[in-house]
Amino acid sequence: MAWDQSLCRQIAGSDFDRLFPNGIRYQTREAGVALFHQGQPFDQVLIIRSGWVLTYKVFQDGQRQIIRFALPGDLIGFEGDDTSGMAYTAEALSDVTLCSFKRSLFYGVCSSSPQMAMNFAAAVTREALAAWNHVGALGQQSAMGRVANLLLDLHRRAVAQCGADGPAVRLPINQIHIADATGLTSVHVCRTLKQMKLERLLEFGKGQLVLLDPERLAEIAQLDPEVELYQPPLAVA
Amino acid sequence: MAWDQSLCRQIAGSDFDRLFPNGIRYQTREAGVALFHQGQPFDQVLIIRSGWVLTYKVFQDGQRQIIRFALPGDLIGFEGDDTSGMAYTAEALSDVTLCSFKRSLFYGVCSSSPQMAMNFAAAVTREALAAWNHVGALGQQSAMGRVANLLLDLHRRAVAQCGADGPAVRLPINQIHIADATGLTSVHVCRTLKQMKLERLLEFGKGQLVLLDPERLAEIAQLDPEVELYQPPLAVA
DNA sequence: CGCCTCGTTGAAGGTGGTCAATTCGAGTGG
DNA sequence: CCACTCGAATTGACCACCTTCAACGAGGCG
Repeated sequence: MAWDQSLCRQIAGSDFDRLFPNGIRYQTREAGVALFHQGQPFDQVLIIRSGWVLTYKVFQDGQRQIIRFALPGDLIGFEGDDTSGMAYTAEALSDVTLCSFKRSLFYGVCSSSPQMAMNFAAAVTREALAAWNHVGALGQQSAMGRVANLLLDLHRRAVAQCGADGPAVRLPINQIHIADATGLTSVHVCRTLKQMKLERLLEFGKGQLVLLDPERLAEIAQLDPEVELYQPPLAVA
Repeated sequence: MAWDQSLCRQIAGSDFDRLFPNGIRYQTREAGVALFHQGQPFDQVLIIRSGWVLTYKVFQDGQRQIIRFALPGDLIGFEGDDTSGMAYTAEALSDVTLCSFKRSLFYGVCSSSPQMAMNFAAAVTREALAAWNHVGALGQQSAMGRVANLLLDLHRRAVAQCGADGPAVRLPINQIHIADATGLTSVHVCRTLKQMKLERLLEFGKGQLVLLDPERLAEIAQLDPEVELYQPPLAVA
């Protein structure tokens, strides 16, 4: 199942041209470009087809909190209402290609296609689950636990996307991203990573992550073996 | 729009008896009873009709993180898959009445009724939004900011539910709940509340919350005036 | 080369945690 | 009515994790 033109054609059938009068537009954005800004209205829903997107909240004191690293198959901007401001900023972390819908159109299509609507609900459910895990890590875990949580999650998702090319995985992030996602300072992230490297848990540098001891990392992250954390996103054909 | 029997009848029309062969069951649970447990499978979706429900994760070290205070109209347990364990525990915070569906049934109904599906998606979207705000507060804010965030949110939702009977609002929670939700210790929550009372920001005791200076509280919570935070839950008739 | 961002390290300070003792209030039973 | 109990609230002393501030090194790029 995929969030792409062929799926939409399949679902919509002969109604496709009525439902998508302008077809489905694909866009590309360069790394570092903002897709929309916190506090400003935005009337589209974005589906990531390739690349990584970052969402974060900015606070008055200039601090930012990274909410989510979004990968292909993930939905962005589904929660607005076209008039009030978005709750966060979204920014391309790498070069990305996106599939964009006017939100009203997207909702309309979902309302007339239960299959689309359930696809949508499933995507939002994944977001909620991920956010709850994030809340748990930020609320109850030490610096090392938070970093372990984040890197295990990113590793899992990156491997699911690209497959593992050996033990090393490429992540387009630096220590500052880790700091802003875990609620730590980059200084302390540096010290924590150094400690984790000393304990032969992982290596991280130059956008490369190697998990040396995934089992102990999972312990440190206090992952619950009973709970299946990972819900794969819909494939993007 | 309501998540109740009359809505379901309305949506399902003459298919109601086919879609809900057992009708829709209402249940009541006493305060303190667990609705389901972290790590154990659970095959139902619950809609709260009255009362408060608490969801939280428990970690190996015994700490717990409160994920969500759920009020009437909120959905619980929508994210499982019937076989793997739930990601958190849900517990009645007060006496509650619930509307319960088998998850497979609920999904089936949504899949055959776009209106139900969009209702569902909207409910999950509210959960995700709330979780993102929670992430922001836990990641970037001081103890006072976290407490202000939580209490402003609970105040808003409680008033929306019950209306304000004067400046005081009844919340069925104590300082330990605040601590577990904000990632602080109850000792420090006590100190923080004392400080906030000294600064004439609010009063909290015996399940009563009074906001003395909502504007300054909103500043402390670093709420973004551009962003409309609150999305009302669906009414429960 | 010069500039910039990111990473690294050290020293000092503060926010919040830990531990412990006391008080308070509600409930319970004598 | 009064002890007794138990959980929650409160307070103090001490401590640790993480922050802040500052400096410096490494690498990329004009």
